[in-house]
Amino acid sequence: MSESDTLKLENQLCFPLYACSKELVRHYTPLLKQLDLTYTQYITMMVMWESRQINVRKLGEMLYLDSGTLTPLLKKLEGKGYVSRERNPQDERELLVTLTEKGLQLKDEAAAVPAEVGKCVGLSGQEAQQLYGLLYKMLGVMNEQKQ
Amino acid sequence: MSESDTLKLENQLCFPLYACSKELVRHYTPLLKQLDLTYTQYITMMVMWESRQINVRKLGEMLYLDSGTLTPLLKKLEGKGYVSRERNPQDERELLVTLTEKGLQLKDEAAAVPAEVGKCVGLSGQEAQQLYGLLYKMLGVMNEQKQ
DNA sequence: GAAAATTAAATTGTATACAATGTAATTGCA
DNA sequence: TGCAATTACATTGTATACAATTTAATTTTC
Repeated sequence: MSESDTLKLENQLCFPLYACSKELVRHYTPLLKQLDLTYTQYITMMVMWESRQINVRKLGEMLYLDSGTLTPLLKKLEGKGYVSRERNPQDERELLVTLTEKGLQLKDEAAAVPAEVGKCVGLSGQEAQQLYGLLYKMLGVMNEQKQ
Repeated sequence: MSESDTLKLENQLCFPLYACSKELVRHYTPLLKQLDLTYTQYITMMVMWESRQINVRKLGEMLYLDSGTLTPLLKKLEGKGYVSRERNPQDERELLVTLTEKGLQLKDEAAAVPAEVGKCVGLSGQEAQQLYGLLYKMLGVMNEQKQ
C-alpha cells in the first residue's frame, strides 16, 4: 500500500470492525425490544444466565466494560426485576449481582434471538468460524497488552 | 452446538465483534488525543481528507452514522477549525461540509496513526486481510437488507 | 401549478462508553 | 498495630449512537 493511502477509510481494519459491530447490534435491537432489553443489557443478561451470581469487577472483565457503564446499567436491570444488587458481607467493597427468578425466565424468551440474528450475517458456517477465531485472537493479543 | 449453549456469550459472533471494536478504538484514543480528535471525529476527518467537500447524507452513508450523531460532531469539528459548514445554495436542504486549510494540515500529523495502531492487533498481514474481507462481506450483506 | 410525498438535517430523548476522580473497605508491611 | 497502598465501586463529565419526531426545502403527481 502506498504511503498516501494509509489514511483512507477503506484501508483501515478498525473501520469495518467498528461499522460491522454497530450494524450487527442494530439487527439485535428490534428483537431485544420485545424483551425490554438493550444490546448491552442483553450481553449482561447472558453472563447472568451463565453465572447466576457475579461481582461487578468480573462482569466488567467478561464484557470489557467498566463500572461507569455497568453501575447505571445494573440499576436499570434491577429496576426491571431481572437482577438484584447487594454488597458482599465478607467484603463490603464488592457488589454482588444476582439473577432473579424473573431474570431467569427471560432466558427462554431470548432463546430464539441468536438464530434470528444469525440469518442476517450472510456468512457460511465456516466463514463465521474463521471470523470468530480472528476476532478472539485479536482480543487475546490486546488483552495481554493491558498487563 | 447444543441448544442450551446458543445463549452463551462465547458462542455469539456479535460479542467478539463488539468487544474487539471497542478495544481497538481504545488503542486509538491516546494517539488521537494528541490531535485533539476522538475516534469518530478521526474517521470523519479521514473522509474529509479524501473528499474535501461532502454533504451530511453521503458522509453518514460512508460512516454508517446518522444526522443525530453527525450534526453535533460536525459542529465540534467546525469549532476546532477543521471543517466549515454551509448550506448548498442549489438545494438548501443540504449541508455541505468542507475541509479547511487547518483540517488539511492535520492529515500530516495523523499520518503515523495507522501504523502505530497496526502494531497492537497481533495479526499477520494475511490474517488481517482475511478479517478485512470477512467484515466487508458482512457489511455488504447487511447493507443490501436495508433496501 | 398546488397539494402530497419525499428528502435532508436538526432536535429530542434515552442509553451507552470511558477517562478521571472520589470514597469507602481491605490488605500489606514496617 | 497503624498507616500507606490497593481494590471495588460510584460519580462526574464528555462524547457518541440511534430511534423517533420535527422542520424546511424540493419533487412528484395529478
